Amino acid sequence: MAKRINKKYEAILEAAIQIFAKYGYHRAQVSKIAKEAGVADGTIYLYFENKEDLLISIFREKIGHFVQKAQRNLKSVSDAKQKLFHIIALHLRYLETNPALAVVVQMEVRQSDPQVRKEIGELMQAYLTLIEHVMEQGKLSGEFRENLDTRLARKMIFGTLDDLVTSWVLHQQKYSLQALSKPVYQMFVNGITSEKGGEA
Amino acid sequence: MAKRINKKYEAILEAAIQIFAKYGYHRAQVSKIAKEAGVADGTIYLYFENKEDLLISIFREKIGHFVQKAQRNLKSVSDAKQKLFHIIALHLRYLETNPALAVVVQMEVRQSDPQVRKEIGELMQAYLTLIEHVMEQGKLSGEFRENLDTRLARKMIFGTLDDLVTSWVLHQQKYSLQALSKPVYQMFVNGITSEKGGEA
DNA sequence: TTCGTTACTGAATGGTGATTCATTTTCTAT
DNA sequence: ATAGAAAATGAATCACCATTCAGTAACGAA
Repeated sequence: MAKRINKKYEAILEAAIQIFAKYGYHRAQVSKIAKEAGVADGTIYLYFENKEDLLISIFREKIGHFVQKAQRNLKSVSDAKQKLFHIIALHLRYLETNPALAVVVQMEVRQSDPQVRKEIGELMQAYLTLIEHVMEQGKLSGEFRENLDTRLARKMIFGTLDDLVTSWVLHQQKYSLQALSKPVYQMFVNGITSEKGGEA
Repeated sequence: MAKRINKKYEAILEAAIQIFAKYGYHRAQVSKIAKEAGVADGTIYLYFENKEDLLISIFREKIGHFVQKAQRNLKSVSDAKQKLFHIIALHLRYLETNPALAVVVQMEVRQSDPQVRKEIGELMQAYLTLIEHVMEQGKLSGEFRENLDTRLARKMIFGTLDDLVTSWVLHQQKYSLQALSKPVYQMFVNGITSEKGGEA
């Protein structure tokens, strides 16, 4: 219950990521997580309310960490296009570097029950807002179209990154994810058309 | 076991869609599905192997149906851009018209069990291929950039639609999904930039 | 009507695994 | 050292629910 931030807490959380990634949330027994973490089954309940709390905590810790990192990183960049490129690159790099986390994030969120999904959605919000802000900045600076629907653009960007990572996970991480940053960025910026004008 | 296509089979499948949508796969008891379908628990096992088979069957029947519909629809259109627009519109319309199916498709695809995932992935493949073919056609006809990575473009399109539908589902279907077809299409075609040139 | 076949029923079974808690170990302060 | 508190243990519990199957009903051919 008491969420003491200490070695054991960390160990259990890391073990949970590994085991959730390997077996999926529903097939991951708490006893397996305990074994992986090198603690007794009951110990987990000293640090987490229940199995669900374990999943939510992964998001709280890791997404929180990532968003902070991204915010810090973007401070050193001024124009919106560069910021967009950084977001794409960071997103892909972070998950490529943490494959087990990627599996959990991509695969396990959606099959949890509505309450858990809601909580995770709220944790995600900070990141989505970050992307939207960049879109807005780009509109104001004239880098992006002034009639751009920023929310739609954000969904497009997030949806694309999400699908890229899911594919990569399902293909057992056989290719470089980060390498896609540039082409993806270009596609957002320029669209798929050859010339200039796509009609309505 | 014997998959007789008849009234009861259909009733159980429809009930499963409703119950999976309402509770999520793991919280949906087989007995609830039976009740919703107006049959005894055991009857389900005369038509489906097990609970998993129920989920896979939903995909087999419904995705199969959708892809056929899309293929038929696209025959009447010649240029790639128009085809792309049709795919977007059909995708959004189909799921908006079948909200419970949308919930199941969006939320339960990423089943943790590898076997189920594999089977669903294969069923999805026909659709993904369809999108990629349109991209290729567009490249050949000169409508799309000749250096376009068609697989990447496909992932972008599918990822975006996927995220749009998921948002819509999580927001309890409060707004029109189909209405997004046009702006989404425009964004793919033209990108988000105001002018012409996004640099590298 | 009768008999055989096919379809259906739903209570009982059995495996599973999250969670609890009485007990033991480790830690801390005096 | 030692007592008392805090942390950790892990075997036992027990709720849960997919699946089975012995029994019943419906059907249809003769």
